[in-house]
Amino acid sequence: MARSGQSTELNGLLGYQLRRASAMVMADLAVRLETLDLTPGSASMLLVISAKPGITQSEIGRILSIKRANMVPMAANLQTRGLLSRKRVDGRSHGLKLTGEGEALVTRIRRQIKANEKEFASRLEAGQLGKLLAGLAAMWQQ
Amino acid sequence: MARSGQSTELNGLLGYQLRRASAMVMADLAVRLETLDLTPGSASMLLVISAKPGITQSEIGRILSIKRANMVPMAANLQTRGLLSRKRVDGRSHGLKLTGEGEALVTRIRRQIKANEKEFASRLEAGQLGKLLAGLAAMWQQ
DNA sequence: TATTGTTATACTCTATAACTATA
DNA sequence: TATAGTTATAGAGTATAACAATA
Repeated sequence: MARSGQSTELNGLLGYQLRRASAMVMADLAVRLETLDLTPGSASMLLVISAKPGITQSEIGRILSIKRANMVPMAANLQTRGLLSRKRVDGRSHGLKLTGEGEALVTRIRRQIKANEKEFASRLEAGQLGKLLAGLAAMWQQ
Repeated sequence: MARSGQSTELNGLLGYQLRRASAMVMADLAVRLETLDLTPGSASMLLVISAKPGITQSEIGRILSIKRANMVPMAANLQTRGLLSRKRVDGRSHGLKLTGEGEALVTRIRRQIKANEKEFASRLEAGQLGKLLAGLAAMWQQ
């Protein structure tokens, strides 16, 4: 088990703390999503389609910062499993929508994410989660 | 450039925010450390040896959560470059120390890390960095 | 000329299994 | 029996380059 690292200057560094916290939280989330045969990436893709039905895979890639070349096997996998459907919107792009099964899976995804949040938010003092989320958002957005 | 992602439930999620913020900060840090021919991993290794001279590579791996098999090429690379020296402490393990050149490089690493911190801490409201660091530490330690 | 989807490919990180030599 | 260092290897995730079809 990863010991706390005791005293090193690393513990005062933003990049180090971000990396360790992210790795820990994402590892827990990955285990939970594995039970649904999903990765954090494919789960986030389903959430985006659920919020924006008809979106193209290139657009999803731009939102999630996933290269469109890497969206291809992800989308193909989810479609093969009957979780999403494609409909041509013009000659080169498809609008993606969740199937009923896809929407049902999104419900289960949300449950796993909530369990993940509960696990780690409980390690913070009351009312600190919102401030943490705001700080993190400021860090990478704009 | 990664757009902010507008309105998706993702923006309210701890795991998502951690992942995006960590990726952004680490990408910037990686670019800065590239100028020193280092990765965030090898740079953190040098910082640990600087703080704990005589430490073994397995022990560094435990502190940083890097598998000892993956420490091997990293340590070999740094030694080849004359940044660290090994001294047998018993028949199976070596104590690692930085050379003069290694210590000099650590000074430059700290400068790059400070520039990285400045870049991203400036996006927070005054006095929020400490709270953010404390929250992140609570997230993965213990 | 730019964009979508696609293929192929490479590179980095990380993980596991196995071996040796020591303890 | 457990540990340090090592080798080899496999799997993610991510990156680039190129192409066809379409806008």
